[in-house]
Amino acid sequence: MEPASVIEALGALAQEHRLAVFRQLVQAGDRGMPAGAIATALDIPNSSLSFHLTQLRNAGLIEQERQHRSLIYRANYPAMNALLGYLTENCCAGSGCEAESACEITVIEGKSA
Amino acid sequence: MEPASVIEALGALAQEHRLAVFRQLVQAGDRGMPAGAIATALDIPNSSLSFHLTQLRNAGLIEQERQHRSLIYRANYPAMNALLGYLTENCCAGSGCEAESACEITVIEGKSA
DNA sequence: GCGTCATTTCTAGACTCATCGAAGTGAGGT
DNA sequence: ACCTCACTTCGATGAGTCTAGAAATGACGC
Repeated sequence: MEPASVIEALGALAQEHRLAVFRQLVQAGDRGMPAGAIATALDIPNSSLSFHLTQLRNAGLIEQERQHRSLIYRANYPAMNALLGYLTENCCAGSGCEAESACEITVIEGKSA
Repeated sequence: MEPASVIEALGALAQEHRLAVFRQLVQAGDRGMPAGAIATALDIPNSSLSFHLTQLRNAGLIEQERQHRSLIYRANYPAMNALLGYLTENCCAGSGCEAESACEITVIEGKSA
């Protein structure tokens, strides 16, 4: 994962509504959710939500699929993985991660994606 | 970790220079680095760097300590841990994390901080 | 084809963020 | 006391973001 993508992803999540949207989609799991349901659940005007969904999609954190009249949105777990992987990599790679002061998080799989 | 703090931390890292600064400090480890050295290493004007260091400090991601004439900055590993913990928590808690489509990252220690 | 529903794109306004030179502050040396 | 060095705060400017109503698009049933 390239630094520019990381910044985009972090920036996408660094916003109240977008973090809420992403959490909602993560909880929805593979079924995903239509835009309207998200708007209702989080009480966000349609146009505003659409703006945020676009941001999240540009950052690669969510995916879109048309289903009949609705657009279903889904969290992109691999992208989330890659982001966390990058952060832990940067946390642990350069310094002594064995020390108690350093981070103690391990990526089990998919460090580079 | 509260959502507001998470957003602040993500926002702090979602910026080219600040991500670079944070990485630099992570690599520097417990020794830390004086502001001037960071400015030189990353080629950022002093006043700009100072602005970014303040942002990172407000987000709780780095710490400051005066040492003679210099101000030493250090990465705050527990804060980094807490952030990653929150993200993984949100990734795995609500949905079936056992599935291959879900995330496969595990926090070994310090999930809540 | 037409009306309707779900959603996006357009648009404009308010607000926040990033930049960096210049001036200010605080710690040491002499 | 004075000077210098390391760094921060001030201030102004330009760029980008968030918001949300109104208009446009695309899909479906009849």
